[in-house]
Amino acid sequence: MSKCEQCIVRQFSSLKALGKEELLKMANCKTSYTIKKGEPIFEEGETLKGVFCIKDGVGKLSKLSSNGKDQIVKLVKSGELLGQRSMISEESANLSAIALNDMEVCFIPRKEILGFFDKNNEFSMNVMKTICGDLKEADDHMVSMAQKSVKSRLAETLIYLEDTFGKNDDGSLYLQLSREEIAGLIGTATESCIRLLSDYKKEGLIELVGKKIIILKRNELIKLSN
Amino acid sequence: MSKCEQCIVRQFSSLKALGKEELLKMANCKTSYTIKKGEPIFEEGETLKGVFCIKDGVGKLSKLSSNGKDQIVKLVKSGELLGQRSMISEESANLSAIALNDMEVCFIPRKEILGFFDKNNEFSMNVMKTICGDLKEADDHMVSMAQKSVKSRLAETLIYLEDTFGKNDDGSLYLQLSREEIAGLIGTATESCIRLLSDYKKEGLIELVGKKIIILKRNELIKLSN
DNA sequence: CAAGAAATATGATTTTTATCATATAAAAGT
DNA sequence: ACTTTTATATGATAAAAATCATATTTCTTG
Repeated sequence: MSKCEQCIVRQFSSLKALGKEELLKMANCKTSYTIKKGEPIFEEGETLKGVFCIKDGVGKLSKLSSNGKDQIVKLVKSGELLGQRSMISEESANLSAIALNDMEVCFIPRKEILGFFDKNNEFSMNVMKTICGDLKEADDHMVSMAQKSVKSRLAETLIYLEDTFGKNDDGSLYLQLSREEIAGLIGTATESCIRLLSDYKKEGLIELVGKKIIILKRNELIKLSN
Repeated sequence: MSKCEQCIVRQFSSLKALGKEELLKMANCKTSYTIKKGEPIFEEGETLKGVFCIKDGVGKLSKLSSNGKDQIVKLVKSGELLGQRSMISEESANLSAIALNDMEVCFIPRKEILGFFDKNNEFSMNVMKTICGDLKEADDHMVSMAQKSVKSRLAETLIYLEDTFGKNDDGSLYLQLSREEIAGLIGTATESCIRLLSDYKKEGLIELVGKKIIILKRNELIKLSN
């Protein structure tokens, strides 16, 4: 069992507010998991008995729409906590969490977290701030979905992927998503997504090398995202 | 100055967790406002110095999209607190709040609320739960926007308006919104909204009497909303 | 009450996006 | 290495939705 105290990702999450004692206590009750690409951490409707802290890897939070398509609501990476909302609301998960590459996550039981809530004010304020940030993002995302064209949303998403997950040495987006996943992120049909990527390629804004996407004219894309 | 202790709407919000003393303290520092239909309570980008408790009336939280259209993110009614997110995140408001009919609101300074956060655990849990509820709603709304047709979203919205704000004696939706506002709620062009309402009327699902909307075949609308 | 303004309604047209079909390329299994 | 499967790509077409134009109705206000 590894020590939470020495875990780097802790610094990036609400958990940074925890003291030595609390971390020791948490290390004693946490469980570590490895989740393979494509596997779920939890699924929509499931009752969560705690939260998951992402140690490594990237995951998607998605929701199955009544039309049978999967809409990606949010991408999550190391340092983030999953399942906070369900835990606080005392409801089952409203989203599925699925690994986009191999992930390492720690499960922390509900009880433990609720204990921190009671005793550590800074921690609960951190959690609140995170959820408020999520809410703001969700609202912004919603307005995008409702008001922008698919083409704008694609540009917006490409910029977001570069800003959030960075790029490889060759300049390509670090996070490699399938066209279907990109489509799920912007809320469009896979074919439309592929077509618009082709358009951007023809216009010289991006380069496509297999699954890799390289942003060539960032500023132009930013302009298009409005 | 009226007493918060006797205010009915308090029972419906996070504020129900406050004790007698806290309520007395709050009554002493709150300010009551009357806001006329169409007037803003606060606007996007504004720095809020506290939260607003809605005593009476209905308001819309909206965001101006880069295409110049106003997207309504949420409707709010008595009992709800506005500006919680901004206060917790310590950021300016990301939405505008505008009265849809004459409203009465009480302003409670930031300091006061933060004090309750520190001392009253039940209160902060309540606030957290509310924000978690908002987040879930926002996610659901986002998926609707991304995946459903305008026609489905209109059906969904009509049902939502009936369920949330009720109906008058003649069966018409209690909350009278302009066609433009309904369009802003479902994220479409005003003309499209009007056209689809006409379609629903022709199909005998609703009745339009001036600005009034009467839902005739609720179950059919619910089916269409999927 | 009349005139102007604003909201609602509807038609015509264009643009956007989804869907269906099929081809090609890449990945995976045997 | 070859076959099968899956992902990507592109064309053709249909459907959905936006836009522009123009009535018509309702609401305001002098």
